[in-house]
Amino acid sequence: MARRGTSKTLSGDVYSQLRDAILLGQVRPGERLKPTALREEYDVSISVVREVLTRLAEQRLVVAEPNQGFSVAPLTRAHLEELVEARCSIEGLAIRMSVARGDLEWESKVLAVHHRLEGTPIWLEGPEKVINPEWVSVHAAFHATLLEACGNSIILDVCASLFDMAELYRRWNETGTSTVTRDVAKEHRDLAAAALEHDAELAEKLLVEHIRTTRDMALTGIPALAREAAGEQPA
Amino acid sequence: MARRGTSKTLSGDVYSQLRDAILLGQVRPGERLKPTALREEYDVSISVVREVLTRLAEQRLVVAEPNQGFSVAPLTRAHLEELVEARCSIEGLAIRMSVARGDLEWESKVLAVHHRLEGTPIWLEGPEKVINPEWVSVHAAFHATLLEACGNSIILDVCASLFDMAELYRRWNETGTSTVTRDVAKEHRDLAAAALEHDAELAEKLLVEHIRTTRDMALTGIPALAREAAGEQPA
DNA sequence: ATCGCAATAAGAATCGATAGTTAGCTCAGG
DNA sequence: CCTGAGCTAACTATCGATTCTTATTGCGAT
Repeated sequence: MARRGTSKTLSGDVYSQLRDAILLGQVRPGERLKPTALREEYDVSISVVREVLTRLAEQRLVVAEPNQGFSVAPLTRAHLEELVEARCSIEGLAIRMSVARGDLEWESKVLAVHHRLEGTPIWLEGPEKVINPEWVSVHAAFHATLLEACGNSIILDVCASLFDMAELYRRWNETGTSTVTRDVAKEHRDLAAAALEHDAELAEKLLVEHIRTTRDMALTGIPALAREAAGEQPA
Repeated sequence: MARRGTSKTLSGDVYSQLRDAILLGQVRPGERLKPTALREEYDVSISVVREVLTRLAEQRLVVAEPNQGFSVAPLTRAHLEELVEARCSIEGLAIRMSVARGDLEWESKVLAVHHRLEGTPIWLEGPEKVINPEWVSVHAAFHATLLEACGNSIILDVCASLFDMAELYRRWNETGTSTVTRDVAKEHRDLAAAALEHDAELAEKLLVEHIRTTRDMALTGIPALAREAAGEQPA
């Protein structure tokens, strides 16, 4: 039997592992997630795998078709557009509240996590451009921290969930394919600065732009979406 | 074995049944949901029960404590406050979009579902004041329809989920205990009217007031919350 | 009497086996 | 050559048994 990790339950461990695998792009959007295969990979029983898949399906990271099993959520143009609109509205709301209410402790935290982000390379060493899992995690923490002082854990939950869904689109962006150029580090720097100066309006504006730029990258940088935009079949 | 209902899978059926049972207040907030008992009640195996509980936990209608099983989400003052704030912000956003964008078809639907709501009695016949499940469902449909034209299914999902969480607070309100008085039918009527006239600002204002009034009712009308407010232990 | 430990019982998590479903293939009939 | 009923293989959903965890109770030591 598989030994327990950091979580209290076996399924909790497998849950975080599979979730990370999906968010890190180790399995393709739309690809089927066969319980039997996962059972072997994680060395747990089928029931545990099903529980994990069920949880991920409830969060829409995975889709469940009755009697046809589970697959990683597919990437589509329409979904991306809705997701971006939702994030702009809701995360926009949250950052305004957060920047307005944030106290000294929050400021310190923003500063700290932004510094950490600046010091973490996006790509792993080596010839292949493979994303640094550490960067993914710090990047998520940076965005979460910006919103954190909004003081409403329900809103924060919603934002975290939307951010996760968007992670898939960030991940499957092929570098070099997109015609859009950007300076992500600068966007983050400006965002942090606006937050620290408690300029809620500016912070919201920068966050919205940041999210929209990511969308524009994805629309041209993800082959399936670029094709879809050109009127062809999605992959 | 339990026979299949409307859903494609057995667990899908049990899911809706248990969910309804919780939303209709057939099991008390905080009460434990023992797999063995539910297994017998629904005549399905323990695995199906666990899958259902896992899904409900993911939506926060149920809480899962590792190695201590599941229970219906408890009602607390702090949670209610956050929920109300979140609903005002997010549903407010959605209704503004919806009212601005709604077309003729949407108007007709609002009119129809509001008429249906007016014609459905809140309480079932009889001496006991027991809520009419039909009203609960039409009421949910009315609120969903108001937001529907916002055109963003992700935002609608979030709103539906928040509305469900709030259902618990509506349900456990004991009539007569609250000092707050209201005319719910009028609130709904005004809301529908503002929507039909495409007055987005007014519709948002009315919706926010509607949600806040519900909160005020709950704070005095739910014994556990009233006690909590008075500085005592929550039930 | 109170504390701490061990035994126990109740219940939760995990397992592998069985039943049920769907998609794909084969082959007879048109 | 096409169609579709029936078969088959692959996979999904459901089941009940087993293993593991936690809370409780009883008992002896302080």
